[in-house]
Amino acid sequence: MARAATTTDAFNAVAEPRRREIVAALANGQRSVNELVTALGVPQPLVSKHLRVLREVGVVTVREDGRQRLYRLNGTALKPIYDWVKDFEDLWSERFTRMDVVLAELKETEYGDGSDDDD
Amino acid sequence: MARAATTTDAFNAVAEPRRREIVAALANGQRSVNELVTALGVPQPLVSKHLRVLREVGVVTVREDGRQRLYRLNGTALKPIYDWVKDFEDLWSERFTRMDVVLAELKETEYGDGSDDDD
DNA sequence: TTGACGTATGCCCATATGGGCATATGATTG
DNA sequence: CAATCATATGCCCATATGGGCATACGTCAA
Repeated sequence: MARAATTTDAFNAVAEPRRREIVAALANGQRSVNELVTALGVPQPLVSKHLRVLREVGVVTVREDGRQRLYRLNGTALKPIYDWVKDFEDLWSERFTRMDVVLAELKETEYGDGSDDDD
Repeated sequence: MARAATTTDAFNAVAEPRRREIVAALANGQRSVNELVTALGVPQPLVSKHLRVLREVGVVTVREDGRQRLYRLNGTALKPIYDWVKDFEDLWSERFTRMDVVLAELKETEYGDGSDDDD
């Protein structure tokens, strides 16, 4: 097997920096492809391709408007990412600068992994 | 150019489901490679390879302990992901079920994109 | 109808992936 | 020292990527 397709899920789609830029650019409201091209300073075909990926994973939606295509952000599709990473929030929260280590050690012990444990 | 290396940043590293599992498994405290192998039910070499990627992007750290390698989660490395996705939290917040559309439309107008705008 | 505009596709390439497998390396025990 | 355990690497392959480029397609204006 090779690497999972970028269109597999939001995680993969958004791993690409340029696509994150597009998402950010759409945060202020819908934009046409050309507006995105200008905003990102990237060749139009490339923008279209990135938009296709984002579309396929549901991160953006399109609306046809004459010869334009207006892309809009569908934030909901990003929620799985948020939900996943949110669970680790404590790990960088300031209140846990030292406390977390202690707690982690405790949990480990409770968890009962054979390897004995100190730090 | 091809796809960015998985070791480019946390975004890419964590795009792989198996690596997300590893991260989750480490949330309860450090684990040896073998413990992870058992927990994930994946061949050891594969686990080691995934750990390497996570290590290279700083998501995990290792501590040598005899012939074992104890891996520990370094949550801080995940913060960039959290920070990025957090900005879109409003988009799926319940309070914005309809309100967001309205606001988005407004912002768009203020923003002054030429394309005229309705829904 | 013809031409210009706005987007999407197709084709090409170099690249690195995830997984399978065998094996190297290092530490420990007998 | 030899055997065993715990991990890491190496090699192989099929796959799809992001980008460059040309061009097809649909819409609108003369």
